[in-house]
Amino acid sequence: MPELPEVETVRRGLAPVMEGSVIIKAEVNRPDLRWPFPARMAERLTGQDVKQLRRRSKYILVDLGSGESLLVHLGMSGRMLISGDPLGQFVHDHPAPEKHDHVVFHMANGARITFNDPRRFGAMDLLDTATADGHKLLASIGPEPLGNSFHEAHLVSALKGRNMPIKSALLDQRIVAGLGNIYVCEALYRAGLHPARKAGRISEGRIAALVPIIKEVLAEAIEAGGSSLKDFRQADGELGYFQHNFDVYGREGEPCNTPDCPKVIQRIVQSGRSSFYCSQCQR
DNA sequence: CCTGGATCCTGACAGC
DNA sequence: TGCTGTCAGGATCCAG
Repeated sequence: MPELPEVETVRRGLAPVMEGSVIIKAEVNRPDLRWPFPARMAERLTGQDVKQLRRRSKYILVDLGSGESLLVHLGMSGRMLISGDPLGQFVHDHPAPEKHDHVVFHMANGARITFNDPRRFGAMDLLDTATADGHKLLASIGPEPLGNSFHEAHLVSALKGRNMPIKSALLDQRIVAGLGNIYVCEALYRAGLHPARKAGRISEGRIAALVPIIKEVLAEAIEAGGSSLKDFRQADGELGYFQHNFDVYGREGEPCNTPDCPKVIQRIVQSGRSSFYCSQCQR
């Protein structure tokens, strides 16, 4: 599931159990995820105190006392599970190792953080904290959608002359960071834009209008994630998957949510991925 | 440079 | 029950 809001929710859930504690042991149960783990990863993590958890796009950065940062990407199916319950927040424990528990961080405060990823599209790497932005996975990523550098002029110029569908353009992490299939579909619905519209042929005004809509869609989802974090006190230690109501994503054949719209949500495939939209509300 | 398709991997689910 | 086909929240690589 993880798009920017889910990754941010995971970061917020992990921060209180990791920041200020020490990784006393890092269990690395396989040599790779999408790519090989960095050399001596377990040794470079062991004994390090965790200073801060940050997020850039869909990546989590764990700043360590050594001056290195652990970069984590959840891919399509990556999850973080907290057990050991150092803060008394989680009722259930992660009882026993499960299939696809690839990396486990044992913290000095008693917490265990398990990275589980069936499809292994996730990734981990170690990099120098000071030059993190230059890492190959981060270097060409576009502005943070919730930051000040994602503004109307940026999006207008980034899409000018582009022949690709607006859907594909918004998924391009170099244009704007952190959006994925769900929130692009949702933002286009709110903007009334058909996903197949050529990006470069949409008026500047309508492109500009997308910017606050994208910010709003993501902010609402982060808010929902925050609520789900509170709910985890009664649920379990799993972070990264939470209930959220979508207007179009996954709603093929269901009625459009726009008042008085008689249509049902359509699904089309664009560059191999499903797009959901309303044929009346989005043009 | 721009664009779209194939690709990595496992699991869930529908239909027969 | 078990088989087959489809689909899945990502992002890179490669061909045209």
